[in-house]
Amino acid sequence: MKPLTGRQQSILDYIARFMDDNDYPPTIRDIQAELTISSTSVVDYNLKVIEERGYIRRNRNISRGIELVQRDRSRRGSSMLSIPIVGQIAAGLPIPVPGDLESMGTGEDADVLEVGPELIGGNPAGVFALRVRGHSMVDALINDGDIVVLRRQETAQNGETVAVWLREERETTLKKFFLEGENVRLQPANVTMEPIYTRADNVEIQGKLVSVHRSIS
Amino acid sequence: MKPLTGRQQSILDYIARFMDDNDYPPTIRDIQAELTISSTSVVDYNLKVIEERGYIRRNRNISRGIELVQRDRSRRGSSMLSIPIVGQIAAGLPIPVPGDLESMGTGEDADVLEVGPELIGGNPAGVFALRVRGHSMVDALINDGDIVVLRRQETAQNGETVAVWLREERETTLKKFFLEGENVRLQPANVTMEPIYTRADNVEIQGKLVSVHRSIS
DNA sequence: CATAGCATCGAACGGATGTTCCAGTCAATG
DNA sequence: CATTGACTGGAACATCCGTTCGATGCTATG
Repeated sequence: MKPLTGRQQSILDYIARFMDDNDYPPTIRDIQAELTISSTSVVDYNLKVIEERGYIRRNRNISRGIELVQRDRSRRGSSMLSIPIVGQIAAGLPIPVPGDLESMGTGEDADVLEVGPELIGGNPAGVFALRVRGHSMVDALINDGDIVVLRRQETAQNGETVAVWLREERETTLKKFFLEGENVRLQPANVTMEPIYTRADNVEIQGKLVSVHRSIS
Repeated sequence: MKPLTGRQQSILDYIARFMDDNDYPPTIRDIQAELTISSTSVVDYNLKVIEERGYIRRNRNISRGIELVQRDRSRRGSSMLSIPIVGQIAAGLPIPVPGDLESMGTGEDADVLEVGPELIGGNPAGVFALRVRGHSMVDALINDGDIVVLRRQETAQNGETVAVWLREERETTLKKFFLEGENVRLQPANVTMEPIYTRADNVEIQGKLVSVHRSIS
């Protein structure tokens, strides 16, 4: 993107400020008044330049027809993910099955975790969050009160960290998954701790761990 | 909030749809054309009603001067925080001092962590993020590659988790802080591990731990 | 100096847009 | 039936606002 002159940068800055305040773009005369430019044609001229440089998009013959292309990306919820916190995860409890994520996901009053997409990395579909109860997952460096984000899936590649339900033990755990013949090795994230070995048909994969979030009260 | 008639609800819906598509509000005549209403005065009349009901705000004599009050809350990046990742934190390294957070904070290319405000809880001023290097903080349930969010402060209340620089040992650590007379007890978050005791003038508080984020590759 | 390109300026034009006034329609009510 | 209130129509009016045009500097460039 080509650089802008000082005046053009001022105009662009003002447009951004104006839209933050007012929810709608400024008119050419708004810009003219703010920057004490003597003529609307000067503003129009510079807006054309800014548009050619790619910073804004203009809708001809439409009042306030200025859109910031820059902002569409970083701005707003468009790049913001609201992940529903559908329940709790604890050692002795099976992972709750989120009914239909779509309908409850963006509900106003529902408990949601808002994060940027860089922490999810990939398609946000099928992703949900659970609040951790108890200290049973400290071996995975996960504390009581943490929020874990999982992607629902029933199989796993070797090395992926997954939430599994152990049928015999009747408990949930969060470990790295390795299929070794008939058996499964479940390795804690904390390298100083020992893995669990069990039969493959004893583990029921609930989802893949996507991210962990801890807010200090 | 009082209910709306069908036509008024249609108008409100269309305004919301229009603003999603265009980044600016519709004109009265846009609404008129979309809903095939025969007169602009009908739209104006209904907009006045909708405004009285509290669903929108209108700016008189301003083109496209319609704002959705509903959206201001849940809307977009307004409630989204971009926290700059200003460096790394490791056992043997002092915490980098962020120069001026404001100027570099929202830079386009700067590495930023985007999270919702519920994970920060409080004023986002003076908050910055660091990427964790090494496994020296597993006792605080923090792994290599995690991102920690800190609020810059040089003092701490007992019980707060803080990032401290130990002058003698020349290393950084992240522990719960307890001032006990002349000495300081630094307690790991992991309850199974032993605390560190040291003189108060050996600890240099760098900031208070606000949150921890881990993204599984 | 002549020329060209860039940025600015002032003014006017014309379409876009909010506002207002008056006349209706329709259902509910007495 | 008359009245009232909520709502819709049609048209005109007054700005608001984007666009265009001619003119003026200003800075290279040759």
